[in-house]
Parts: sequence; structure tokens; C-alpha cells
Amino acid sequence: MSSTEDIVRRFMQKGYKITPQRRKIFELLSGDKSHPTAEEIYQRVQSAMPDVSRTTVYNTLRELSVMGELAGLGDLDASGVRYDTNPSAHHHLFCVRCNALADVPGKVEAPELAPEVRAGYRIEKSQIMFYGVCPECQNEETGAGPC
Amino acid sequence: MSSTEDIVRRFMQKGYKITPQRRKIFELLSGDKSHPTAEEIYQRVQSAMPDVSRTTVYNTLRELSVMGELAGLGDLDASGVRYDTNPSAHHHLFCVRCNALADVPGKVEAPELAPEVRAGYRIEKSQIMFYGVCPECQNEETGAGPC
DNA sequence: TGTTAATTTATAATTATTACAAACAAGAAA
DNA sequence: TTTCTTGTTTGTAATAATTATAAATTAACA
Repeated sequence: MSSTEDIVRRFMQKGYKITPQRRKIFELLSGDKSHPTAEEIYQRVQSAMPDVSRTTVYNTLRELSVMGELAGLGDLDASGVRYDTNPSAHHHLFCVRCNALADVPGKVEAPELAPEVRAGYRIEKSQIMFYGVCPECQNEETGAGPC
Repeated sequence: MSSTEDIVRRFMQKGYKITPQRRKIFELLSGDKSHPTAEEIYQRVQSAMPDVSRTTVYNTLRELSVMGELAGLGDLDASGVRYDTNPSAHHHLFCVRCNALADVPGKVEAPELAPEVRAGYRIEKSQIMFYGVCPECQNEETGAGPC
């Protein structure tokens, strides 16, 4: 996601008002790489500004999504939508043990689909989810005995 | 998914009972390629057996998932989990207009991730979602005038 | 055919998210 | 700076998907 000030600027250009709540949410999200859920974002906002409501968090997330600053990643582990602050096209790594979600940096191309396998679809983009075990969970595996 | 009788056999081997409800759900699912939601499956079961409860549908879907006969595909369009009756590894095509979901037949390999891009993950499998427009929606586009 | 344990059912509980309407505040205008 | 207008926030209620629970039912076996 862009810097807080960039987003503030874009919100103002669109005629949106800059409230302390919105600014705080921008600050918490810009630079975040953890792909938090709405609830996690709400919790973080709470510690900084205890009176912010869930609704405001949801609203702001929706506005940022519409503006293309955020992308929502459909429910992977039934804990809700996870937000990706990196709006450029990229793939993801999902830890099947702890549900961590990481970006695959850089450009990795998905394969082209041959026409006979494309079912007539006109393909516009693609997204690869790599499932596996993150480094932290690999450590625990060796250290913590049998599963 | 396997044939109804194969699944019945596997359920019996596990000591599960074969009820008319379960058998009907197996029948409706085996051979299905539409990636229905739990609610859609419930509706279809209803037309054949009006007294089946949602809970039974959900329970049976969970049992089939645990047994590996079904795979749940996390929420793509906020209408709930969609069930894939094809348990072998394959990729998907998602229509961004009508939310249709289709299998990519055969083996299409996702790219290997270079170590410097893998974030330390041990990768176990991967799944590519191709986003685009299905043939039906392409037809409507040309026929139905401006969007 | 009777027994028993699994299954089904209806209902209530949970969880993520959206809708709503009243209270409030940002930013433009005076 | 004060006022005004309109967008924003908030708390609460509504939705929707799914899970938990406990009583009633029934499949499978003896």
C-alpha cells in the first residue's frame, strides 16, 4: 500500500474527508505485510484509538479496496477475508499449520492455458496459492517432538 | 467424486451408516461439475427429499471432505464455501461476471519457486485460480449492448 | 425382532459482515 | 473564527453461513 500521506492525498482528491480514524487505519496498514483480517485490523486500531467502531474499520477497508489500495483475499481458513496491502499482481504462500500468509515477491508467471483446456474462458489474470509450511513452523516441527 | 456406490462402500468400511439422506446427497454430488455451495446442495436435496435438514447436508459435506472425496474451495464471492467433487489436484477458472467455477482438466504445473522468493516455506502443493469471463458471459457481452 | 449406538432434526448459538439512523465533525464559506 | 453543510462515525440491529446441542429417530447387527 502507498504511504499514509499518499493515501490521504488520494482520499482528499476524491472529496473524502480525512478523519483521525481513517488516518490511523492508513498508518497501521501502510507497510503492513501480515495480511490481517478485518478483526485483526480492528484490534490494532483499538489499541491506538479505543473508541473506533468496527463499522468504521469495515467501511474504510471497503473504500480502500474500491480505490485499489487494498485487495481482499477470499476466506482461506474460515477466519474471514484477509487484506493484502500490496496492490500489484503477485502470488501467495500460505502456511497450512499456522495460517500465515506471505507474498511471493517479484514477477512469477503462471502458465498459459492451452485453448483445449481453457473451457472457452477469456483469462484476465491469475493467482497462485502455494500451500506449505512456513519457516517458524518448520522449526517447531524439529524442536517440539511428534505432532 | 467417486460413484455413489463406491462412496457407500467407503462409508460402510468406516462403520458409518447408510441413510437415505446420505445416499441422496452422494447421488446428487457424484458426477457434479458445478462447484455448488452448501446451500445449493441443500436446495437440490430438498427437491428430491423435502424433509432433509440443512444440518444433515452440512454434516455429510464435512464427512466427505474429511474422507477426501470432496474439497472445499474457500469463499470466492462471499456466497460461502464451494465444493469441488474432483479430489485430484487441478486448477480452476472463475468467471468474474457470473461467478461460474470450472475445472482446468489435466495436469498443468505451477512454476517452481526459486529459493530466494520462497520466504523459507516448504511448499507442499499449489493451486492456480484463473480469473476471467466464461463463454456464456462473453456471448452476453456482444449481444446485450453496453455494460 | 430388539437393541444400541449413530444419525437426523429443529433450534439456538456463533461469527463475519452489512444496514441503518441518530449524533458528530471535517472542511468550505461567510 | 464561526457557521453551515455534508460526509463520517457510532451503536445497534439485521443477515448469512456455519456449528453446537439435545431430543427423537433409525440403520445395522445380534
